Amino acid sequence: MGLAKTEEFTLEQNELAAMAKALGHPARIAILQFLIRKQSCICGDIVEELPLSQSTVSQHLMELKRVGLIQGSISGPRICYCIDPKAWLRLKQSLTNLLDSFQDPACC
Amino acid sequence: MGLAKTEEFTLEQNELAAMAKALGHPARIAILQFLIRKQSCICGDIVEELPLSQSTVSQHLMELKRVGLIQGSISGPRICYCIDPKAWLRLKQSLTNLLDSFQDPACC
DNA sequence: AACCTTTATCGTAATATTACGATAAAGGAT
DNA sequence: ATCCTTTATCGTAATATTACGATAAAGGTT
Repeated sequence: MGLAKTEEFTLEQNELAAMAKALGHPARIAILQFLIRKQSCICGDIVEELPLSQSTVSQHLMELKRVGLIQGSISGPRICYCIDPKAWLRLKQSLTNLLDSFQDPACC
Repeated sequence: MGLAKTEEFTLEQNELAAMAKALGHPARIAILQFLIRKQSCICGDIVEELPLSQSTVSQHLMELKRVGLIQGSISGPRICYCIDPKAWLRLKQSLTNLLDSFQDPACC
């Protein structure tokens, strides 16, 4: 098979997993960190910053955009990317919710 | 190609990405939530809980173990799994570090 | 219109992930 | 010793991801 059985899990589990999956590549972590540092920037700036080709960076950007973590606005021939504040907050909340629900008990 | 260029990124970026990737599947989110709820439990309990075959659950457990998020201890013929508190804390810190570094500025 | 810049998309190849059944391995129980 | 239970691993098939170069598309500039 190879197709994740998403329909068997809750919406929350799927959403969190999708976001986490989007964070699951060092290039995308680097892109997000760069966007945070720069507030917003042109796609080309990211391509310059990363050790990857333009097409690969574009794919990573699409991946981040697909789950809603970033948004791009057209500005002439270039596209300005930035983090979507609402999606970022939602990610933060559901991650915090998961991470804080574990309270360091003795292990088995 | 198809092989992630991990060597081009920092250790921190790679570590966080690896952890996030491990969270990037609803079944693994469900496993972690179950482990948190139960504190610790037998592999078989997880298999019962999830809508996946025993072998698939075992693979997901191996994935979580590979990045260190959970640990298993042998107890007779069964294996008791639980969350690794230290790894959990590290994950929490590096995620919080990333998530908190973004301060809702105006987008482009 | 012809050109340049910028970014997305296509095509392709390599690798990784996901899932399952079947089998092996490890350890108790009879 | 022979079983039964429990979990890992193997084998396999389908799908997804990653990366790149090449090309297309979109929008300025001359």
